[in-house]
Amino acid sequence: MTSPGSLEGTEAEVAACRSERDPFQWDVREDCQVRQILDRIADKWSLLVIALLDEKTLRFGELGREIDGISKRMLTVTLRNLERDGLVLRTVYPEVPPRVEYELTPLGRTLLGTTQALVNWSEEHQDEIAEARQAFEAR
Amino acid sequence: MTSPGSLEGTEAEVAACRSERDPFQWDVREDCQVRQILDRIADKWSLLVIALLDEKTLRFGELGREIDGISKRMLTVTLRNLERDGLVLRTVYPEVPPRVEYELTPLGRTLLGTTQALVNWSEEHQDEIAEARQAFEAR
DNA sequence: CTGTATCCTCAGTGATACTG
DNA sequence: CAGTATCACTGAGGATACAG
Repeated sequence: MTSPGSLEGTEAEVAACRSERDPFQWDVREDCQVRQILDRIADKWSLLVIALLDEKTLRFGELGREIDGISKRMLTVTLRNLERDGLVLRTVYPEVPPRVEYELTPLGRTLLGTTQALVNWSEEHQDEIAEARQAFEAR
Repeated sequence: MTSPGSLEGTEAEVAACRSERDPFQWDVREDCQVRQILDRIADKWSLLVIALLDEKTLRFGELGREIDGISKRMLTVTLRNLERDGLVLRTVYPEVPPRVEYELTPLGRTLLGTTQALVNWSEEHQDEIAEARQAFEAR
């Protein structure tokens, strides 16, 4: 049985991600590793956490306060997933009261450019999207 | 009342996305337009549809067959959302049997570079992530 | 402060049947 | 073929209380 949150996949499955019919075309298979990684990164909170961890190391509570609407539970879950995937480093300082800091790993930092591009795109095109929506509703 | 799937927001809310304390820093507010756009794009199916619509116009059934695991219902919902946001163009040919083709709009095409970057990142780093996971489990 | 443990809700999703 | 309409379900996520 597959453990929860697993990213496993056989080599055959991974190889199936690039179509055999056309190596430049993309096969969107459910068991594809890329699909699974995408699903994890593109969830409700991960992108936001990664964006906030740009440059600045942040504590658990700081992240919670910066991300409007996230619960402690989901912050913990999200951070654990990112840590598990090697994107975020968690450092516990044995003090009292406890202090835990989160920062991007080198691997996590390679993702940063892409995520920021997504955020920037959203910012740049939000007006166009708002207009498209209005036009669609007025149909 | 806000219509379902709305992307509305007051100007004050939109302006709140960039922090006033530090214009280069990012305020992650729940009512922020960028958050809402991100939520929509980063759902389970949208990225896959956009990636498949790169270059090639596709019919409803073709999309359904290419995307492993998607139901007709979710394909419809996803395509309608993308159409509503002006990212995808839907063309109905008055034939029998009916033919409906989907393609990216110019706006949708501006998003393509970013989404492909995400997919490429996933492909490039899937081995590192797999290793990180193993290390984490072995803890 | 930084979580963990429980319980519970509901939105997203799938399955199925039906329609133009 | 390309949907729409219903219904049912699951699991992501929130609330709360508790713990180290």
